[in-house]
Amino acid sequence: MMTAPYHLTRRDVAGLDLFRGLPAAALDEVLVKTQCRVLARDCRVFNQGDGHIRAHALLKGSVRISQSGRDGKQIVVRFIAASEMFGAMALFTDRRYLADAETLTEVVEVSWSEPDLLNLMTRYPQVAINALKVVGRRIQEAQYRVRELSTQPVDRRVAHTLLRLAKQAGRRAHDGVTIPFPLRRKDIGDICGTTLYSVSRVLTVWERQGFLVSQDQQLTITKLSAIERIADDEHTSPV
Amino acid sequence: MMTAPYHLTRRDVAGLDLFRGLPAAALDEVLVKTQCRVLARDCRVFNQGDGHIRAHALLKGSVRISQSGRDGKQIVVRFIAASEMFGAMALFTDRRYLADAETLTEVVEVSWSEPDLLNLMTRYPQVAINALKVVGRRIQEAQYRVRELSTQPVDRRVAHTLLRLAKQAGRRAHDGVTIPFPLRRKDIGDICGTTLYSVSRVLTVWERQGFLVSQDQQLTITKLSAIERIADDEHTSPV
DNA sequence: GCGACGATTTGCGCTGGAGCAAACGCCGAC
DNA sequence: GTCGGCGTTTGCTCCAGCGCAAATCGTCGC
Repeated sequence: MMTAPYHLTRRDVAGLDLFRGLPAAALDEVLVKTQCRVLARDCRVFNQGDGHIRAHALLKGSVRISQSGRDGKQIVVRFIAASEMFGAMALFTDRRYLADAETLTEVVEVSWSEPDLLNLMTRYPQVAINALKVVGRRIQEAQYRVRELSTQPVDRRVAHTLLRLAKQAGRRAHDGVTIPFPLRRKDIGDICGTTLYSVSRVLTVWERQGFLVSQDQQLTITKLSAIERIADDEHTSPV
Repeated sequence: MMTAPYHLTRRDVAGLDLFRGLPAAALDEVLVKTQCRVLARDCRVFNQGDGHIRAHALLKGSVRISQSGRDGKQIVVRFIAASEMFGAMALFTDRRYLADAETLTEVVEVSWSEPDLLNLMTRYPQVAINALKVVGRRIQEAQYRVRELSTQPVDRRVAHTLLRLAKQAGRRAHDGVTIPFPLRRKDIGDICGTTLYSVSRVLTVWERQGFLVSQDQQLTITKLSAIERIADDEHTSPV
């Protein structure tokens, strides 16, 4: 599970949204409080309900955040890419993780204890303000998802989901934009509130129309404009 | 629109989550920066997209926060009761209001400008940390709604919605818990992602069964346990 | 008192998409 | 090479609940 150690530098923490705009001295202080781990693929970073809460961020790799109810049904809350923070909301609510976090690739993960982070926020208010910015973006996104789920049909929701993932972490490839997470149909369904069957049907059609290619759980959007049209068109068919 | 002036005291701001735990001197400072308005029923506090952003809180009355897409479909993001803050996320995202806010009753509303609030947060980091707590609770709630919309049938969603409203602002009445917002069927539908028709059908059944009474847009839950059972039962019918 | 408007209820038909089951393709283990 | 497991595709059935229309009930303005 734990592999080679990773040598942490000031650059590493300086690149995180949470510590943007801090003076070098503060960054060094952050560095001291940072715990760093290297984790293999398919391994739990934390579990829903756990009480040993820390605030986390990724330096490398990707993580899936998912939430499940007692009925076994689960949703994917979000995918985390390098440089993003996660698991920090637990510190400000009921002091338990609200979701599961599982590595999708090998990752380098850093984290801070609750007292350390609160201490940093108190002495460098910019850290708290940065956190508010991150959380603000996420709440906006969550509300957007609520609206989607309430008002839009499955194909539009899938389209929005792909666009959001592409915007969050997409990489230009020779033939379009690649989404750098290993995505199963089930994951996509769990993000946008549908079943793996419906996702499969929708993607198959789009692939036939040349809007995207899907292989090995890697998805490349080759005709962004087409997907955007599907996502935004008030009525799916013009008529 | 603006009626009688309201005399603001230190107590008023001390009761807000945002300023919890501040020393008296700080509260006085907050007081100076506070703008206070009295608004009539059915009037806009701000509009989705507006750029003159401020952070708001209610001292009295209630407000409906709703969001609508170009297609006209709208959702209700939440209801705001006295002492709650709202509209503040705009300061930390794209500096436009993300939703509409409309008064449901006569209200007393206070607000702060962006520079004033950031200034306060910088000098009293506790304010930023308080804000994180509020936002954390809301993000948790938003994610919960996403999961509900993805996995649960209409009656369960309505039940959850009523319970959430009751928990947020419910008042003990002689015959149960009253939800103190003027609620139309459409509002309930817009909160939990269904139509006013479906809400009506569900509520009618529950009213016949004696779980609640509904009159004049006032809703009283008379049998909380029954509603909770509906909301939580893994399978709606026990078999 | 009367008409208009807003909220609610209820009947009914229709469909998006959930939820099986079955088949297929691919890869890694042995 | 063969087998088993995982992810995916696709056909088919079925129903929750959307959305329209129409009736009912207040309430407010005039």
